[in-house]
Amino acid sequence: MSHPAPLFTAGRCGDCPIRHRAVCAQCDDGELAVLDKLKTYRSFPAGQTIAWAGDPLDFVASVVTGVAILSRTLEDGRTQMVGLLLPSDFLGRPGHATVTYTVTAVTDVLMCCFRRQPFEALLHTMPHLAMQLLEMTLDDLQSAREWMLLLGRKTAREKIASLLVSLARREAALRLNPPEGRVEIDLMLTREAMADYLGLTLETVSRQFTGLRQDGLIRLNGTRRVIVPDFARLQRAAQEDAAA
Amino acid sequence: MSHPAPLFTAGRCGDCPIRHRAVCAQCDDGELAVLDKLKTYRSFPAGQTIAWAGDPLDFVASVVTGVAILSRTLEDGRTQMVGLLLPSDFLGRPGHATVTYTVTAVTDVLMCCFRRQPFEALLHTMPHLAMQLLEMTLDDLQSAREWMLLLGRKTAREKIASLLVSLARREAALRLNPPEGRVEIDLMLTREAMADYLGLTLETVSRQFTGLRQDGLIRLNGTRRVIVPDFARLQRAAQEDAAA
DNA sequence: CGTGGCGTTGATTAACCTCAAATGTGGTGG
DNA sequence: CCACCACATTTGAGGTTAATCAACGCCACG
Repeated sequence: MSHPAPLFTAGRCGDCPIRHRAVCAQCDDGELAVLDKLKTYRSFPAGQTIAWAGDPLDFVASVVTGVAILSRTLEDGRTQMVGLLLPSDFLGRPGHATVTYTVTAVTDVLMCCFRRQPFEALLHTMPHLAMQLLEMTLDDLQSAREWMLLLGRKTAREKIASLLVSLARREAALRLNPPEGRVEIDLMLTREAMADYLGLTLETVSRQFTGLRQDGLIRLNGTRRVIVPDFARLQRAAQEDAAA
Repeated sequence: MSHPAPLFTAGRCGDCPIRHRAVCAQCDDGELAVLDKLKTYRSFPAGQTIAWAGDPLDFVASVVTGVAILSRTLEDGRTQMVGLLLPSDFLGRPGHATVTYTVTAVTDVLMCCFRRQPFEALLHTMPHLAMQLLEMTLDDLQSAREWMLLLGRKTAREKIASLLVSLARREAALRLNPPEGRVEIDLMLTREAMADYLGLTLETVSRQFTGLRQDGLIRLNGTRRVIVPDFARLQRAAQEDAAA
């Protein structure tokens, strides 16, 4: 794993790269000033486990930079990723002291943290905060349900195609241009991490990548950079609605 | 399907069977009076589709009695259930005019409905409403993530056992006694509905039921009533933590 | 120049799906 | 009451997909 230092270093909320997408997005200047005083930044190196399933987590946080994964594991080691934390995503459950999944930094991660108890109090006094968290949680729920369709009913090939489509969409969302035509995607995940996300084995993931490559749906630049010549064709391979 | 008339007929919020678990649970008497004036009851017969995926839904609602399912379908007909609505569960997404899944009544269903726009306004003026909805959505998200582990990583046998455990838990939760020892479970679902929930085919569901029966983990009374002689053993077959 | 992490590929197997047929089961109308 | 129908469920045979087990290549790094 590479270890570039986070580009954004602790600063004012006004300068924050996730200011308009994170849990604080709807807050006004006065509310932001309060948050500014309570926040602390924490960084985690790539590969580090931020919290174990079942363990207490005494803070809640927004991801400022980097990528982290949420996963659950059965006793015999089978693991399933249940969520992906990208910049602006929120970690932690107000009102609950423990997390039910393991949180792991995939890249170096910078988080904007609040101690749990004071944050819960703020939720009750700042309606903007609660409403934004509700909105974000509803988004997460919708994503989780789409993922259930993928896990339960899609073939290995469709799963891989869906993952690529979804990554392209999330990346494009930051730039406000929906993906079309030729698209490039940066995989921040290993084959094993993708397997855990998709409910497959890493061998199957690898085979499906070569399958998609042989069929001309993708080209590979190294192992982590994917070039999609025709995004619409990939969408069809993913069995996705053009919308969503 | 049987068509018993709903036992609860339109009445005051104070008499409502889901008063203390639904989205209105945290509301005080004054707030409840407001809701009381805006609410309307609607009932749906067993088997009826309440809303199609992608269609506009002009109301939000709480399930008062009955069971409904949320499902998504691929173009070729493969379908995956993505949620189960039991009494007190909430339907609809404030801020969004359409639903992304199909909603179908499994039994006769009675719903306590609010027109969407006025309800969204209430959300901003009644913090108790928003907080309860947030709490319920976080619960749904957690359930969805547990389901992702099941769909992605569990075997057919473990899936069936997990479903039975989960149904026993939800039933027991209403009576505040955690399931243990001998337990009986009423399946309100057909084999096909279970298959759609678990990401299996109905034949596999049927085979696993006979497998569990032959191994003495369950006994069947008719096709819809399951007797579990030893709940802890079923939990182990489901690869579940005793907790949760 | 080894070593360990990551990725690809091949051979085999096990789990689950598909297709097909038989067996209940409850409700309806004669 | 019984014949009949629609539908849910079970069971069987055979096929497919993806998992498992195993070997090997690549590359960064000490």
